[in-house]
Amino acid sequence: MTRVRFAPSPTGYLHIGGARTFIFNWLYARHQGGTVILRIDDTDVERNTQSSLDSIYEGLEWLELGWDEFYRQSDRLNLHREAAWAIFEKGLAYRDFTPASAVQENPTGSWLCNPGMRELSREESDRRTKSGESFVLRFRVPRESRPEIVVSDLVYGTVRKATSDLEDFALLRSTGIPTYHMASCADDADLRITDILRGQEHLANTFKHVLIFEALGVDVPRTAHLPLLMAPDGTKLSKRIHGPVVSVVTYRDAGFLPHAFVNFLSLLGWSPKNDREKMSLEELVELFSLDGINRANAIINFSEEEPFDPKALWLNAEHIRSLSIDEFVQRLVPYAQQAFPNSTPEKVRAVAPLIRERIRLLRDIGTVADFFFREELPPYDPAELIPKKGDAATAAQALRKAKEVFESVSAFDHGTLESALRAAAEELKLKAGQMFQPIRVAVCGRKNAPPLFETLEVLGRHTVVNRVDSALGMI
RNA sequence: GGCGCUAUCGUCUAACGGUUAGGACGGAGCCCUCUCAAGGCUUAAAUAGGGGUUCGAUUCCCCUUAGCGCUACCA
Repeated sequence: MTRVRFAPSPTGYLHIGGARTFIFNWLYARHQGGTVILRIDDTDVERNTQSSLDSIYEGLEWLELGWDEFYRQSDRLNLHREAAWAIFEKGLAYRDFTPASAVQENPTGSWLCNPGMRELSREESDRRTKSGESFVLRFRVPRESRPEIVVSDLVYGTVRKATSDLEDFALLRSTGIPTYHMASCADDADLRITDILRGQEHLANTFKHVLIFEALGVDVPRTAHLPLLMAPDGTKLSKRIHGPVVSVVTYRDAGFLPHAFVNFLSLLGWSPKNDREKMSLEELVELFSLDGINRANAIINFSEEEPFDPKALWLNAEHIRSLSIDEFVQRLVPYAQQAFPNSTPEKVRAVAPLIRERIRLLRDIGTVADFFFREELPPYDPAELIPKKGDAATAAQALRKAKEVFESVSAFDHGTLESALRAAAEELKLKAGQMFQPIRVAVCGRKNAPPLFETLEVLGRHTVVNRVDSALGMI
C-alpha cells in the first residue's frame, strides 16, 4: 500500500513550491488509492513560528485536497532519539566533542570528519560524556567498506555518489535534538512511508538518508525528486524578493478556484504527454504518473505588471467557465461581499451568467460588475456617450428614444427590450451600435460591458430610466 | 573550491535515433458581433556551443558554457 508524506517545516509561510510538492504527493497517492500523510517537520525549535504553521494549514485547506493522517515531529522526539542511539549502539555513529565554534573554522575544502573524534574509544567517549562535555552525534560514513552509494530515483534515474565525498553528518545536535536527517528518516521508517516525493534540493541528501535507513535496518523508501519552481529571474522563489505572488493565500485572495490552481501547479514540471492542459481534479488523478515528471526546473512566469502567470489566469478562467451557475455563484458570493458589502446572493446570482465568461479571477467581479451593485454610477466622461460616426445630438436622440422604450415596454426582459430597441434604432435610422453605445454607457458608465439587453433586464426599469435621465442631463 | 543535477519557441511542455521539431499560454492578424468577452481560423517564435558514435542525433557519449542544488549542531 502506497504511503506518501508531505513534510513542511513551519519556518515560513506555505509557498507555491511547497504547495506543488503537496499536490504531486496527493495526486500520486490518490492515483493508486494510497494514503496521504501531513507531517509537520518542526524540529528546528529556534525558527519555528506559529504564524508559519497557520499559513501552512490555511494554504493546504484552501486547496481542498485534504489528507489522511497527521503528525508533528515535535511529538515524536523520543522516537527519533532512540533511533539515533540505536545507530550509535551498532557502532555506526559516534560522539563528536568538537565545540561548535571550532568546526566553523574550516570554510574551504571539503570537510569530512574530525578524525580524533571519529576514532575515540567507547570508553573515552563515555567518560567525556559523564564529565559533562557536550557533543553532537555523527554518522560514521563507511568510506572503506562502501565506495559509493547508488540511488535509483523514480525521476532522476540512477544517481551515485562516492562516500569519500560524503561528510560525517550530524544525527543529534549538542542540545540532544535530532537533526532534520535523523528525524525525517526515523519518521519515514516508523510511518512506513513507501514513496518520498520531494523537491530536488533533497536529491543530494538522499545518499545520507540511504545510510540512515540501512543503519535502522529498514527498507529504503522509493524516492522521486521534483524539479524546483523558480522565479522568472532564475533565482529561487522568495517572498522578500518576489513579493506575495509566491504565497499560496495570495492566489486564494485573488479569486483562483482551488482546483484551477492545482491544475496550474500540476503542469509545472509534469505533463500528461497528450497535450491536455485543462483538467479537472478527477482527470488529474487519473492521468498522473511519475513518468511525466521532467528534470529541469520550471519557471513560474510573473512580473511587476502581471503578478500572476498568464497561463494560471487562463486556466482559472477555463475552470470558471466550466462551473455550473450554482457552483459559480457559491464561489463568487464571498468576493462580491468583499467588494460590495451590501450585495445579496440573489443579486450575484442574477449577475453571474453575465460575467462568467468575462472574468479570469473571482475578484474581478469588483471591477467588471460594479455598476450592477452600486446605487450611483461612478463619474464617467460624457464624451463616451457619443457613438462612432455621431455627435452629441445623435446620443441625445438615441437616449431619448430609448427612454421612451424603457417606459413603455410591457415587460422589462431582454427579448422584449432587444426587439423594441432594434425597432427604435431603425426608426431613427441609426445603426445598432450607434443606438446601443449611448445606452450602454448611460447605464454601465463605460463602453465595455456585458451584453446590453441582459444587462438592462438585471438592472431593472427603475435604475435604467434613472441612469438614462442623468446621462441626458450630462449631454 | 569539491560533489551532484539540469539545458527544446518569451513561459509551460511534446517528440521507442528517422516529424515540415507538435501543443498550450502570451503576442500579431482575420472572422463572428450591440461593446467587452467567449469561440473559430491564420501567423511569428525553439533543439545553448563544440566535438564524437551512427546511413541518420532534439534524442546516445565527451568537452565547454550557463543555471540550480548539496557541501551546518537549517530544513
